[in-house]
Amino acid sequence: MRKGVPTIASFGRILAMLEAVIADGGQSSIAAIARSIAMPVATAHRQVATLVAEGYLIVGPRGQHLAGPRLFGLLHRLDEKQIIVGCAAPLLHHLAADLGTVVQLGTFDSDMVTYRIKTGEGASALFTRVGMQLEAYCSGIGKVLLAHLPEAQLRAYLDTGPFPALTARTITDPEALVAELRLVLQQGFAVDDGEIAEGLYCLAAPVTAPDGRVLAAISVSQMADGMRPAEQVLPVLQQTARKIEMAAFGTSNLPK
Amino acid sequence: MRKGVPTIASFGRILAMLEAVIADGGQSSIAAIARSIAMPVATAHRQVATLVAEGYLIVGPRGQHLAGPRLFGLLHRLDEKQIIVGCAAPLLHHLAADLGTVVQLGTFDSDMVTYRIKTGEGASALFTRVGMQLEAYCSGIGKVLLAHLPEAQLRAYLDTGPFPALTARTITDPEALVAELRLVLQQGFAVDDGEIAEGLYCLAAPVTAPDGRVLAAISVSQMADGMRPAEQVLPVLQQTARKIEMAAFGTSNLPK
DNA sequence: GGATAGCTTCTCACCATATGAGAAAAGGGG
DNA sequence: CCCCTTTTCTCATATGGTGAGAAGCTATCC
Repeated sequence: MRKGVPTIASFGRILAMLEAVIADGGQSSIAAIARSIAMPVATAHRQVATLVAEGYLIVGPRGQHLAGPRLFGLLHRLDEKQIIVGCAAPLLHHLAADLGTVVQLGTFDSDMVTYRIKTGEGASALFTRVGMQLEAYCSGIGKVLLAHLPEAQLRAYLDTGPFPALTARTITDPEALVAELRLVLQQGFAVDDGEIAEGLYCLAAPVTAPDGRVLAAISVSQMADGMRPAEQVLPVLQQTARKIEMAAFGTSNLPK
Repeated sequence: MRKGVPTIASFGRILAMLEAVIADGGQSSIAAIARSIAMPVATAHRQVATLVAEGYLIVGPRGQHLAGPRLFGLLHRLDEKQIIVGCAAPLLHHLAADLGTVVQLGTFDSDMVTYRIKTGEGASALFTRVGMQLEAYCSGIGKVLLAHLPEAQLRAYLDTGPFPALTARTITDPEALVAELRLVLQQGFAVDDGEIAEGLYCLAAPVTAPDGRVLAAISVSQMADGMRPAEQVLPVLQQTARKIEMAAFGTSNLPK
C-alpha cells in the first residue's frame, strides 16, 4: 500500500482466504489452506466461519468448502462489458494522448453498436456521443464486433437489413459485408475508410475475453487528410486491446 | 446471528456495501448509496476506497464505481454445479428422510451423468455411487438433463450412439429418445420405469438457473414393487427442486 | 460572481473487535 | 487403543475500524 489511502486491512485478509478456499475447490482442509497462505489456523477458521455465515461459502456434503450462493448472486449482477469499460478507460486516455487522435470503445447490443468511451483531442468535433447507438455495418468498431459474432447471430443480423448507404463507400450488399467481415476476422482488425461519414477514417481492434468471446472493440479515428499510416497506429491499438484484456480479466496478483 | 458462531463483523458490513455499489451499477453517488443502506458517509467512503484498492471495484471513466477485475477473477473459478451441489445437499437429505427413499442429484458432464449426491434409506443398496458417471439416455436424471440440452448439443449427443439396451425397456432408438425427451420437456419431469435396471423406478425433475439453463436434476428412486404413486412423490420432488434453486441462486437477503 | 447544496476527503479520539497463541475437543486411521 | 490432524474454544492484548464533525471541492442556480 504505497499511498496514504486509508484501507481496511481485515477485509483484504479475509478475501485472500476466500480466494484461497475457492481456488482449492474443497480439496484440502482449512488448516492446509491456512498453512499454504501463511495464516494462523485459528484465524483462518474464524474467517471461514464468517464467510459461511454470510453465505459466501457453503459447506458441501462431504464437509468441503465451496463457493456460496451469495457470492454467486453477486456475480449474477455483473456485466462483463461494464467491467471492460471501467478497465479500459484509463488505457484509452493514454492511447488517445499518445496518438493525438480520438479513441473510442463500443460494444454490440441488440444489433447496434453502443459507444461507451470516447476520448482524445478533437473528440467533441466527432459526431458520436457516449451512450449513442449506431448501426454496426458501417463503422470499424461495428465491423469488428460483427465479424466475431457467432454464425447464427450474424445470420440474424443480416436479416435485419437493408443497409442504407451513408456515404458512397458504405457496404450495403449483405454478401459483400460477409466477405468484408471474413477479412476482418482473418486479419484481426477492421478498417473503415469513409463508410460512415465522408472523409472519416478509422482502425478498430477487438477486445477479447479469455474464453474467446469478443466483448468490445476499440478504434482510432482520424480525418483522412490528417491520416497517419496504419502500420504505425495498428500495433499500438492492438497492444492497447491486449492491455485492456489484461486489466479486465488478468489474474488477481495485485501488488497489494 | 442467533448462534454463538464467532464471525467477523466488519466483513459483513463491507460486503453489504460492495453489493449495494454493484447493484447500483454506477448510477448514484457513494453518499446516496450509503444513505440507502443506512451507513455513515465517511465510513462508506473508506470502505469503497478499500474495495477499489483491492481491485473488487473500479472507478469508471465518469467516476462511477463498477465491479472490478478481481471480483471477476473470482467468477472464473466458480463452478455453478459445485454451488448447486452444496446448496442441495441438506435439502435432499430432508427429502429422502421425508419419503423414506433414495434421492440423488446428477449433472451432465461430457455426455454422461455425474452422480453428485446420493442419500436416503437404502442408498447403499442402489448400484450408483457418488462421483460415478453413467449413460444419460436411460435414467430419469439423464433424460431430464438431455431434454433441456440446447438443440445443437442434443444433436451431438445423439451422434454418440448407439445406445445399448440395459433392460428390455431401455430406449435404444434415437428417434424414440427424441420423442421421449420432448415429452419430458413438456411435462417438466422424467419417469424411468426400469430402463436402467430391472425393477428400478424413478422420477426426476430439473434444477434450473435463473437464466433458464438446467444445471442439474434430482431424482427419487424406488423399487417398482414398493412404489409410491407418482402423484404423491412428484409435487414434493419438484418443490424441493425449487427450494434448491432458491438456495443456490436466491436473493442475498440472509437474515444476517 | 457569489452563494447554496451535495459529495468527497481528512482528522481524531474512542473503544469495539480482530488477532493469534495455546489448550481442549473431536475425528480418523492404522 | 493410541497417535496425528483438524477443528473449536478461551482469553488477554492492542490493532485498527468507526463515525461525528469540519474542511475541501464542484457543480448549479440565481
